[in-house]
This record gives sequence, structure tokens and C-alpha cells, in this order.
Amino acid sequence: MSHTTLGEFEEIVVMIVAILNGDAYSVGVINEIENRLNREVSIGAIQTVLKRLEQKGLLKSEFGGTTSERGGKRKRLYEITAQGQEIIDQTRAQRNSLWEAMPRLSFNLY
Amino acid sequence: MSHTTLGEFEEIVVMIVAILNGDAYSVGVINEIENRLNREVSIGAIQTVLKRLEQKGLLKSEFGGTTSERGGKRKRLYEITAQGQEIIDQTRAQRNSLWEAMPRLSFNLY
DNA sequence: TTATTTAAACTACATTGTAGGTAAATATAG
DNA sequence: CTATATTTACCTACAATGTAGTTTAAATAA
Repeated sequence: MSHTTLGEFEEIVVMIVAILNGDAYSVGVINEIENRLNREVSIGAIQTVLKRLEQKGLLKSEFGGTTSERGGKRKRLYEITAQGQEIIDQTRAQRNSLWEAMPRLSFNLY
Repeated sequence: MSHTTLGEFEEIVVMIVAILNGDAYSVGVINEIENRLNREVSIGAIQTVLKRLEQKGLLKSEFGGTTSERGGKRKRLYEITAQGQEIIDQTRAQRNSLWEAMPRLSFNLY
């Protein structure tokens, strides 16, 4: 992959992982997305994307320890990598430059 | 389509069309993307996306008049719609809120 | 050791991203 | 006129990303 373009949902997930700052695992990411973006996503969708982002090197993961507070499998905790941070920054700059170049049409006046 | 989510490339194309402000047709959009984003795209790719965006109601199009300056088919000129503008605005707001919530990791210090 | 909880891993399909080829419309040279 | 060059729309096919549902596994508690 030469151009490393990030899909729109992928971009959101990278940012959410960064925001969760150490406690990002699939279920947590879903909740954060629902809270912040008011958008419903399935766990399968999230997991697929988390895995892809790790393969691309934008995230990294490891299993969290057992909390002895709850049952179930251990969480796989994700973190943003330097490369992930870089892409988010670049994307942001690029998008800002486009936004600024857009003429503000006054659709809303009618 | 209930959620009307916009792909990353689709979003760029909508913004570029807005920026071109009346003179947006496939070749012009390609040039603008290459200039502004330093990203090579094929004409087929652009045309497919322009058409899809029109179907979604985010762009509208009509044929331009013959310029009597050059050969070839008439250009199909695209414009952003009120709905397109709306989605760009929403997306922007959403993304800004995520950006602000991200802790700034100091990867670059190492 | 069985039931319950929790979440990872897997599978399949829809949508979006991308390129290449083909056909059509216009201008111009002869 | 007719052939040719130019310009661009339109079409087809496939790769990458987005999404949901199902299955498997790990941990706790009864």
C-alpha cells in the first residue's frame, strides 16, 4: 500500500482509540462512538476495523490483565502508534485547507 | 440509506466541487485534487464518484454550453447542493470535536 | 462442572475507491 | 464533405473499506 489512505470510519476509530487513552477495546470503542457521535455500530464492525488498523501500523494492541471483577475473556487493548498520530495530523491539515478554500454558500438564508 | 455516511474520497470530491464554484467537471476536479492534495486520481474514479454523489443528492449537474474554443464533448458541470453543504458542515463539526478530545501525545519528542 | 458473563475471532456481504476501456461530441485540416 | 485529432462522458470490472451476524473462547460464580 503506497498511499495509505484512511477510510472515514477508520479515521474515527483511530481518533476514538486515542481519546480512550489506554482503555480502548472493542466494547469501549463502541460505547465511545455512540456517546460522542450518536452512531450505532456493531461489535463485529469495530473489531474488523481495529484489526485492519493494527495491520496498517496505525494502532497496536495487547491483552489486558484479568481484573478479577468480572467474567469473560480478557480485553484486547488498543493504542495509537506514532504513525497513526501522524496520519491523523496530516489528514487534519489537509481537510482544514480544503474547508478554508470552500466558498461559504448561503443556502440557509432561503 | 438512513445514515448517509460519506466515504473519505467522496468527502474530498464534494469539497473540491464547492471550491471550483461552478466550473467543476471531471478533468477540472482531477487537476484541483492533484494541485491541492498532491494525489493522483484517474478520470474513471472521479466520474464514478461524481455520479454517486449526485445520486445521493449531495451534488447536482448539467451540461455546460459549447465553448467554441476546443473540441470534444461538452463538460458536465457539477455543483454542491444544500444537502451536500450540510453534510460537510456536520462532518466538520463532528471531526473537530474528536480532534479536540484527543490527548496530544508527544511521540515526536523521541 | 455447569451456567453465566464478557469479549475475541471468524465469515460473509454491501458500499466505496480505483482504473482501464469504449463511445460520443466537437473542432479543424485536407 | 470526410478524415482526424481532441476532449470528455459513460461503462465495466475489481480492490479496499464498512458492516453485521455467528461462533468460539476465556474468565467468574454457583
